[in-house]
Amino acid sequence: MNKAEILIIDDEPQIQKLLQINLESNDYKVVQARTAKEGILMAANHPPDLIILDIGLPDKSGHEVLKELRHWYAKPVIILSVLDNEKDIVSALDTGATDYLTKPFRTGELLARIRAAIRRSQTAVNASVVIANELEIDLVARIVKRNNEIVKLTATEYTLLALFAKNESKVLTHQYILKEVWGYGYQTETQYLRVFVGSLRKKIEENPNNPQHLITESGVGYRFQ
Amino acid sequence: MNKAEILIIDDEPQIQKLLQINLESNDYKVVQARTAKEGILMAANHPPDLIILDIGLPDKSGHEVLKELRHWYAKPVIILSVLDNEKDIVSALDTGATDYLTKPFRTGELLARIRAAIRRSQTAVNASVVIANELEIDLVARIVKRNNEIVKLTATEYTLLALFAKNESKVLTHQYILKEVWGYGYQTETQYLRVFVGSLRKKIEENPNNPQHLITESGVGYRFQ
DNA sequence: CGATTTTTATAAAATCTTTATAGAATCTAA
DNA sequence: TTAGATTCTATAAAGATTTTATAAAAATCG
Repeated sequence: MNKAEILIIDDEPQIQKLLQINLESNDYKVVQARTAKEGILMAANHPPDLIILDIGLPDKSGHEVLKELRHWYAKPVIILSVLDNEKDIVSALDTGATDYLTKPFRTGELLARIRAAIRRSQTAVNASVVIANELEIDLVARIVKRNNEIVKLTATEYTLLALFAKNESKVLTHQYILKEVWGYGYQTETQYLRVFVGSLRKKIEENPNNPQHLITESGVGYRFQ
Repeated sequence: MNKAEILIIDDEPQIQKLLQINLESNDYKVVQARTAKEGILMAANHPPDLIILDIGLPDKSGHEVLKELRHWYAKPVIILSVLDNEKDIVSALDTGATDYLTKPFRTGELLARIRAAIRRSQTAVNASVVIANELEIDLVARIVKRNNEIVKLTATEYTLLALFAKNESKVLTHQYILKEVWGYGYQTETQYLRVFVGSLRKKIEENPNNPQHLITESGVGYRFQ
């Protein structure tokens, strides 16, 4: 599993530094924004696993940012604020905040609340999704998307692609693939494989003549990347 | 939708009274327990939608209660405590607490945190109403509407559609569907499935020859979207 | 009995296997 | 190293097989 990515939207340099150090030493990947505008843009371009949002931003109130984010961003948003004001807290939670902490906060508590939020958001949906650029293979839902569009695969095509996805960037031999997908006794039917790799490429590669994902390893097998 | 039910496990009479009045006036159904033992029993007999748990109980620490609950209880548990102690907070959150508030707490904030917790736990899995464009499936009332008109379904048709709705956009295999709807020993009766998917399509699809919701995954099963 | 479910039959659609062939990559020997 | 031989790979398309959809008859349930 990759590092969880956290976006911090806060304009105070001390807070940014403090959070960065603590989060990175707890094995999170940290991305930072100093204004509302910048934060929304970064979240949209590359959605993080959690957002820490300060209420007091220079260009726009955190409440507005939260409201905007919630139109499309479903993962946790934890609010930080100097205001220990019930009205603010209630309003933030009702707009969809996952949690609300007042500054100064205790680092250990913040980390625990981050863990809790991420844990909840993960057990909910994403069990095992393999992502390779524009490709997305959901092994639980049994669905493959390319540029967010569902790619229609036949049963054999899917079994084959799933095998590749589970063995990303490893070379799989013809024999091994045939055994896994078609079963014992098919290990010499290399032609099946060629036909199906061909039709997979037509469906998942931008340019099937110059494949970027399903690579031929001549004389050996294929590799998925 | 029915009233959400909240179980309060707390031995202080004032707190019990305060919470009861506030929660009931906000349209929650309130159930109360005064000891850890009683609380666990009540939660097991009739699982509530949310539990408010005091850390300082007479017979057992709230931490232990939480740990026990989490073996089988997945819905929100909000911790109340007189201790404003980082170690306690972190430990509770890491054991699976949804939130942690210190006494004295602000009633409005508690109510907002309860709303947030219930909202999250519902959107996650147990959504009782599934909506897909012109279709609306109310899993509690067992009612299906299409363009706001009630669709009359037979018992088997409904069970099948409900199973699909609970697993939106996942591919369900023939075997799995047959097991869930007809039970063990029917896993080879694929033809039943074809007949019932056919009649469901006639009732819920605009054009049953070109289904938009109940998609065939040839050789594997069906998918609802 | 009337509604629903199960079974049977059959046509249509989708998928898989096989064959044929051209091109690419690799190997061999001078 | 390079020309030619050989093996390996890609692709289309025909044929075979499996899977699916649908209607309708038979059986079952309340």
